[in-house]
Amino acid sequence: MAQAKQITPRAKDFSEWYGDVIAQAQLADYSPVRGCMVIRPHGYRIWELMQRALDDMFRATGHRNAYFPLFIPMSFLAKEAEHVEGFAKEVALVTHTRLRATGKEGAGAIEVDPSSELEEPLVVRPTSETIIYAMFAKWIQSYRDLPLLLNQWANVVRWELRTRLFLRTTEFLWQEGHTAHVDEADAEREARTILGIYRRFAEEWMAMPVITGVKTESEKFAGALRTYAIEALMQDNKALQAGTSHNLGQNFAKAFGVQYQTAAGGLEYVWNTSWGVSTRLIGGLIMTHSDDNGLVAPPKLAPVQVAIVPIWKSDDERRQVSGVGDQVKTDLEKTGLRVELDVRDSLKPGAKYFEWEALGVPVRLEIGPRDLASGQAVLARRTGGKTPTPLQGIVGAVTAALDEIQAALFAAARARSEKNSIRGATKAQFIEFMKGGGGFAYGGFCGNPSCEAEIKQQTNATIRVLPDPEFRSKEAPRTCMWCGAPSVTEAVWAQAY
RNA sequence: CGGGGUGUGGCGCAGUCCGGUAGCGCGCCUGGUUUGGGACCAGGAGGUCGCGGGUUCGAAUCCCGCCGCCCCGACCA
Repeated sequence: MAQAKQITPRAKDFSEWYGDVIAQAQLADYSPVRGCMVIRPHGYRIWELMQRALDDMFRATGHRNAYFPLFIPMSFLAKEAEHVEGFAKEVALVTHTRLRATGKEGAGAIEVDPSSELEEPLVVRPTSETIIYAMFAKWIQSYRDLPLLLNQWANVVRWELRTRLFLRTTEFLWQEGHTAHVDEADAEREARTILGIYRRFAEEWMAMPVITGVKTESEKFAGALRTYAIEALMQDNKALQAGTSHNLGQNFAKAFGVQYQTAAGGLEYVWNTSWGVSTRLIGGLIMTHSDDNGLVAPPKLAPVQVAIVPIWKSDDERRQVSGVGDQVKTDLEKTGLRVELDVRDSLKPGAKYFEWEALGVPVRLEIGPRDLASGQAVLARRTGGKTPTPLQGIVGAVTAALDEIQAALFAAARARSEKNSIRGATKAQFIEFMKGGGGFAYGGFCGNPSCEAEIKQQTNATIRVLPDPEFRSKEAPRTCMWCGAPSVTEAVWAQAY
């Protein structure tokens, strides 16, 4: 009885568990390049499904896709003061364009050709505000050109010291939206619209509950007027910033001279927004739902939604169960479901169950001779439970099960998130809470950055957001949870990824 | 960038103290028997022991130097 590869239980070591789930589900692997990851087909499929859903939502709100270069002149980055400061420490630079042979053997066979040094180094984009607004300056002349609503799907590079698969890697994939508007109100509306899209995507597709709100000055995007974010609580009670939407004000417009002529003939700077979500979402998905048996994928984003495992002894039985399995697969696929039929002869059914479970498949259908005799299949849910299900109407039963699983995952995640949130705690309770595993702590905040810094220093907790009205406590806090001064706003603290 | 750990077939490890020319489990390949929750038997393939020096008749093992990776802390989607 050989025991297959194990997944470290969450309770033992969350971080190892996270890595094991990714390995077992074949989502990603470490690459030969430090800090970079290879996204494997099963993981990339999740990203593709995410892309499709988000892209549809962007399109439905009037955005169009474009593509801007990977390389940005170094001088561009310097044009917006806060922006440089934010990214200077983690940019990769291209300084040369040629290698040459040395005539030596092995690793020393080639070297940088010093004569190929660029006059101005190119930055590998850590984000694209600068190059995009440089182009906006060319394209925008009149108020009739506004709003300009663009999005791009791209890779970006940020030279991180410490990396974790999906959550923080040197190179990652994302979408970045960039828009230009006639006035602040329109830009604000846009930033808010996108935040709503991110929230809806997190909840309806990822089954991941989030709280929305605005970032404090110290946590906002480098160069933004305001940063909005969706924040989710992971199973280890650490918060994950899962998406951000920035009202950039006129900071970049002024830096890059993005001006337009008003109807009255005046000249004004545009108001910009930028917003993004990345492959980090996959990390969030993993840490929201998965268990000690591997990945749990919400049905809407599961690369494989249904795995059919036929069971047989004789060749005769094999033909029969495989035939029925194939028919069921075809029927399910007709409704647009993603289905795999597992007819491998080298594994016993039990081994296949474990494998599909590790891959996060929400529904498994087991079809054996005894099932066929009674005209049924066994429907097993990734979230637990097996139900004999008549083959007549199996498509309806499967779709219903998938819908239920999607809803149940969201409900369970929301319940967990709420259970690990506290409101109205005293300073002492807050410190205790953050020491003992943490979670979301709602409380009054005086607005003083030094108070914020002190809290971070002592508890490692940061203000994730100043929550939007619907997430705020029924009664507004009167005093700062930390210093006791009058509260100017409610805040949500957590230790964060 | 600081602290800790680790490098030996694809993966996980033993062997290192006490030098003698590499082994175990899983995985992989072939054949057979199996198949309702991780099958079994038999045969087989696969390793410059992280890299570079040195000591020695002989180095995975001892000495010197270097490198990679992972984990934990400050910055970040």
